[in-house]
Amino acid sequence: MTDQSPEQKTRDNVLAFLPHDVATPLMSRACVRRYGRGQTIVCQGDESDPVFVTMHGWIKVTRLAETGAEAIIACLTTGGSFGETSVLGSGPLAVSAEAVTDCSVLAIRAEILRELMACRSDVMKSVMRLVDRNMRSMVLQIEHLKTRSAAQRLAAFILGLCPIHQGPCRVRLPFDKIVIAGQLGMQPESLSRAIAKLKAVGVRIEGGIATVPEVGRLRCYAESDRADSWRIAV
Amino acid sequence: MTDQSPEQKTRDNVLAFLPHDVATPLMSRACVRRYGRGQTIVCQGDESDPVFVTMHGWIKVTRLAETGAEAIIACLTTGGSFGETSVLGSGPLAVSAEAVTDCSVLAIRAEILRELMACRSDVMKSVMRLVDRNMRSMVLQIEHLKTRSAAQRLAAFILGLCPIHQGPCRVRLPFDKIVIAGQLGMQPESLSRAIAKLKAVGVRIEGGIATVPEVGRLRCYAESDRADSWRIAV
DNA sequence: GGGGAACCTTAACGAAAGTCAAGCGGACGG
DNA sequence: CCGTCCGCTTGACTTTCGTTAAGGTTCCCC
Repeated sequence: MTDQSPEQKTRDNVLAFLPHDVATPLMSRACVRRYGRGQTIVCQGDESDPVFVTMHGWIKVTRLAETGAEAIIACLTTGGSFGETSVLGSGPLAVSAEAVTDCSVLAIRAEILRELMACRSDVMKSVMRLVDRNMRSMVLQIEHLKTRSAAQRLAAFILGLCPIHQGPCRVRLPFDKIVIAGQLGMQPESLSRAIAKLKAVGVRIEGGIATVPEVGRLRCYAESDRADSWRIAV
Repeated sequence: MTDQSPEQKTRDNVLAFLPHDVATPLMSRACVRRYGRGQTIVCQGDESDPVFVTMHGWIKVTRLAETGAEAIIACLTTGGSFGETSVLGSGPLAVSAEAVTDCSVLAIRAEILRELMACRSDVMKSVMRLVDRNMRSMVLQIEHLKTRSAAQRLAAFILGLCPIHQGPCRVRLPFDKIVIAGQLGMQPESLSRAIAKLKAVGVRIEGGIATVPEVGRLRCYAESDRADSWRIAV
């Protein structure tokens, strides 16, 4: 075990989804890219090739609708991947990606992964697990958009940030509220109102920090029947 | 070329995503299952294994929320696939699937696909294309839910049924309006209202048949800014 | 033919969410 | 330091949507 720089460690960490004997040599073939907040990483419609894995910071994956509106598809942080499309199929990217905080990503050329996947079924499995994770999170998101109110979606978002399942908790909101609103499928004004509603279950949000007196109670609110949620709020 | 039963033809068709020399032997190893309307095909939480490809009829892929509500994730017909999760990753199914019309599906055991994928990179690609298609359609759905009104989503749904890009068109709605409402993320009552709104662009829906006098006009409505859409409706 | 059971629509009401406008405060650059 | 931009909140207003209830149609089964 030699000494490792923090970045090296992150890189190891981020490649943990791969078999170890593959991850190590791959590190030297993948390149780290850094982006400042607001910078575009890839652009919808491009014929971009690499698969990206987030090392640190936050990235929003968005889609520009024909209407001109921007829909946030996902927000990713350490370990989150995007651009798997280039390994999966072909054709232009369906989404854009932009840094919402300063961040660094690992870019792995699709060709490299494809080669590895072709001869090593365990690598194939590793990549597929990434894809599977993204699919499941999209399924969950569709479920939320279709069955939960704005305040309930916000509650679920905060729950996702809490490391614990019961008791009190304070978490830092990882990025701007405008981005949170987009991720949750509402306008910033509606997010403000949703925050106000969560006061009824004791949640306070100030200075980018959410204070949850009882995570279980918040979960109960998030999972209650949409029509009944006002009952809990009393 | 020997004579083929209609079902044999469908099976060939449905397996067209695979390299031909693989599809032919695979046919004998995959099994056709038939379901009547309303029957459950797989159930969320099960450790189901096969990958399914729809042969004919329509299937809804749903997710049961903790709230008890059912969210429709996708509606599939000929060529549509689900259950790829079992090849991708592991763990219980994230969704259920149910026949919304009488239908038949091809069930391919995951193990068979995994074996083929491990030794043939072109098969791997074929399966991934299926996955890619499903991911893209989910991205599109999230975009629609986040940026379009209910009536605009209905317009997009009808457009998806139209085989042409301009001119007049009549299409049959493939399943019940309750299911359409679920797929579009609204209540049946809201769907009725959305249908009423589309009368402004000339669309009539009667007896399960949608009549579109001008597809271009409908597309224009679907893609207009959300706040402006009433303008078109006048 | 006579229930029922779905499916669908309409209406009325209220709650939720988008829109528009105003205003506050902090960050940033001059 | 000042002005400006941006992020965020609030309020008023409008529209959309969910909810509830009622009624109508079709279809199936008894």
